[in-house]
Amino acid sequence: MTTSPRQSSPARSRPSRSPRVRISIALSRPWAKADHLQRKNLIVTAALEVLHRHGLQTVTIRRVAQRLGVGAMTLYTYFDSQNDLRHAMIERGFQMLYDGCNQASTLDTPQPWHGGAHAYLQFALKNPNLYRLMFDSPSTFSPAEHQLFVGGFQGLIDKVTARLSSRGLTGPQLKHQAARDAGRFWIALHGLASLAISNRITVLSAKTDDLLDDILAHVSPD
Amino acid sequence: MTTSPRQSSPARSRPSRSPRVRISIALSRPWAKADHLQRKNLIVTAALEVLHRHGLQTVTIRRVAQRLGVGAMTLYTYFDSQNDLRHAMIERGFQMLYDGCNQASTLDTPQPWHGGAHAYLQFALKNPNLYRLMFDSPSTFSPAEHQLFVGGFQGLIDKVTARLSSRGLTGPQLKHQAARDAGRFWIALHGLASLAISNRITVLSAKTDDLLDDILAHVSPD
DNA sequence: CAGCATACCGTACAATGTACGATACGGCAA
DNA sequence: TTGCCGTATCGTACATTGTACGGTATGCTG
Repeated sequence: MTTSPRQSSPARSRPSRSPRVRISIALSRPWAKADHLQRKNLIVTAALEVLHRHGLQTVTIRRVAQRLGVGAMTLYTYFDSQNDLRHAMIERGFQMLYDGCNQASTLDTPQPWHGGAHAYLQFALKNPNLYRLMFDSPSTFSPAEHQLFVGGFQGLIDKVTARLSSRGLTGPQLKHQAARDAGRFWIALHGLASLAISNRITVLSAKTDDLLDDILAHVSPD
Repeated sequence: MTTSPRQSSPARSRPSRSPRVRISIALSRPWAKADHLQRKNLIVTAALEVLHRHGLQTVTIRRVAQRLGVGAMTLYTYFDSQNDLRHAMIERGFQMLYDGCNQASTLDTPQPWHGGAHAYLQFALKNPNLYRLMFDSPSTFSPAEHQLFVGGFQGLIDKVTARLSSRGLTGPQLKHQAARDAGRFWIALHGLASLAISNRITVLSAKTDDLLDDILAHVSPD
């Protein structure tokens, strides 16, 4: 498994390739030491860096490969297509989003939704290209993405359920209202994040933070 | 020079004109009878058809031109670039969206926001690719788009203002609350539309219509 | 008729995704 | 050892894209 990048001569008749060291930004890269799965992750990381810095349309196979110091076709050893790589990027994005939200919403404060909502919005604002890729992609979910999405939403539902349960609701009514409250909350958060990313908020002559407070006041499950 | 065996001369005298009748979908050819502005609109219409039927990445210069029965480079007589054409498509989209909403929002019902909200959602659901192009484009607004966006939102603010005014609010407080209520309403509608388009709603184990009712109950400016 | 503006578009080029197949190497069977 | 196979790498080639360049056609104005 663990092999160093090979030297291969061109298919036709070129005798050899000159340099051992490839010209790339990846100077001290762990590529050579990584196994198959780790290399997949390295590719995703490199792709996310390009996405973050230069936008989706610049995330090309050749560019990501160059960043890793490998040939373009090497990526096809790990992903079937560019679309496959994009799905992997989306999965990573959901993991990042949920990690941030869960980490921020562990507290029992008088306003328990503030932390998670703030973390959600911050993720979107700090990773606008990734957030767009995650939520505005016309392609359907892969099974893994579906699992991640449902799982993350279920976490929110559980929190809402616990909250409503402590207020006396039980049975199917509890379940129904928890799902609805959680859905409405997420929808509003996503709407705010989506518009904020695309700079549509300033058009509304309002500040994003004020709107978040407003949403929390009107839409949060409490 | 005229008959160089090399194939590399970029500019060469052209032998003849292509046949008069072009093979295209444009049979009744409104193109020939149109003036400059009308042709611009024909191009936008053709591009929107391709967008609607086959998605954004298939809206290529060559494809739109073929649909119109003209050469690819002809489009550059009317638009500076593909991006320029996209902006024109976005402008048309906003006009369509606002037309639909204004037409549907007859104000004097017990629930005055239902009509407009429903029309908004229907536009997004019926034109998902266009809606995505309008709201998820990473590019900044052109002045014309900005004008359209602000104008449409101002219409909503005016309606909310009238409503709040009839309840006794006045002065800067009225202005402030109207803007905030309208902003929150739009954000929630956009969040619902955006998630519904990308099929994320079924994941929430809820129906889009139910969620719209829920949003109207919690977020509408009333 | 000459000159110019406008419209049309064939050709070429650089960048893209990716199919194909050559090259290299590690491990296993004989 | 020798031979073979599976995995990894990647050079090449091709179709498709946006669009720059510059040519041709047509109408208007003098």
